[in-house]
Amino acid sequence: MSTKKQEIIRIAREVIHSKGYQATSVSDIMAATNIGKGQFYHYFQSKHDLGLAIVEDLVKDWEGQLIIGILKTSDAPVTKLNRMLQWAETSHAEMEIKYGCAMGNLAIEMSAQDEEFRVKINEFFNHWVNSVTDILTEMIEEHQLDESINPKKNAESIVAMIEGGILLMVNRQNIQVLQNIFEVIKQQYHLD
Amino acid sequence: MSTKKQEIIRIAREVIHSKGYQATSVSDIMAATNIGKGQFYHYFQSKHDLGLAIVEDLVKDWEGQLIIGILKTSDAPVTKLNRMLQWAETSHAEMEIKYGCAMGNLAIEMSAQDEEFRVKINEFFNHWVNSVTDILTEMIEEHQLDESINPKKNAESIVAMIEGGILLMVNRQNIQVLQNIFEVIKQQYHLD
DNA sequence: AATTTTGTACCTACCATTCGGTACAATTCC
DNA sequence: GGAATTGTACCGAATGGTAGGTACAAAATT
Repeated sequence: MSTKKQEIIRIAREVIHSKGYQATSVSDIMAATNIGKGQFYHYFQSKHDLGLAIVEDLVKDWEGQLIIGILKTSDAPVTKLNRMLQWAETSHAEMEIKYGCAMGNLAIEMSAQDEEFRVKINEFFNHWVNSVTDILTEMIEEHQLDESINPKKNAESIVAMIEGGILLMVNRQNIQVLQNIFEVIKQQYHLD
Repeated sequence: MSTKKQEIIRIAREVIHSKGYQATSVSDIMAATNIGKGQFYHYFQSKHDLGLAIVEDLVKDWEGQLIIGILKTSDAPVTKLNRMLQWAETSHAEMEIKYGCAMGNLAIEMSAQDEEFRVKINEFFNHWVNSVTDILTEMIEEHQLDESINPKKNAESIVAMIEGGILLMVNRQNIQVLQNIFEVIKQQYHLD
């Protein structure tokens, strides 16, 4: 993939993160990337095509950073969950407080509108939930968590708390809520 | 407020719930309500004006149904929380599985784009969190919950779990995730 | 008759996309 | 080696359609 195409994807990703996919026009992207229409349609068949490329780019990034880089390492389970929360809180801080979770926003905006978007985003969330499930299972086996908890259902709950927390944070335009929620997660799963 | 205006708001609410505010055109609303431009702009100054009216309508409804009708009653705290989950799961079931939480969607789509939307939606979420906080406080006083838990932070977590759970549900197009998460809430706060 | 309500025609701006064409480096042919 | 050809990257004007919004006359209501 050409450098230019990657550059367009990267910049368009930010524009769409802040405005939403449907509300972002091809002209917005042209302005942000300083390219003309010709160049845009040289690299992408359509706005939809760019949208899917952005989701793929986002998924690839996050799979690397979160799934591979944090959750699948050989660190202690408690360490991995703590690093996950740390990542969620700080990795995209400024943008995230203002505009929320790039993945979650697209999930809400596009899941019911476009099956291709939905499936790609869903793949990421499944990997996330499964990775956390493995960690919780490990913790139960090591008697760090009560065996009465269901790893899968609790993994889903943790991911939901993070995404829901970001939603509340965006609506309040204040990071405090998210920090409060992370504190509760740490208490519930004995992470300190 | 005229019957017709209320009818337009009610129908437009559904259209916007399913398509999103920005992606819904005034023409979409005219088609759904079977009115002309003249009538639309007679009742509303602008699309923005309608949007705010819809949020107000939504907030009023939910304040009545959830805050007043469930959380502020004299029922036992455990009963109230259970009824809240029941309400979240079934009250708008069909629409919600497909399109998610009308309030949460608007929170994500509009909080960073329009301060008036943000403030109105934020008011509702604050009332929700505060009501749940009161219930948790009550439960702690009645020794149904450990006093080490912080009522406010846990109330925020519960609301986040519900909203995040709905996000996952929409992205998966399957209600099972949400039910799993509600099961975890019930276990964590001893609701059965 | 006066006022409120409503449909239709219309305005301008912007939308995603297409198209004709240019610049220029790489490749092919003589 | 030099000329002709091809392919890639790119531009900006034009296209057909839709956006939100306005003007205003017809119709309904009071």
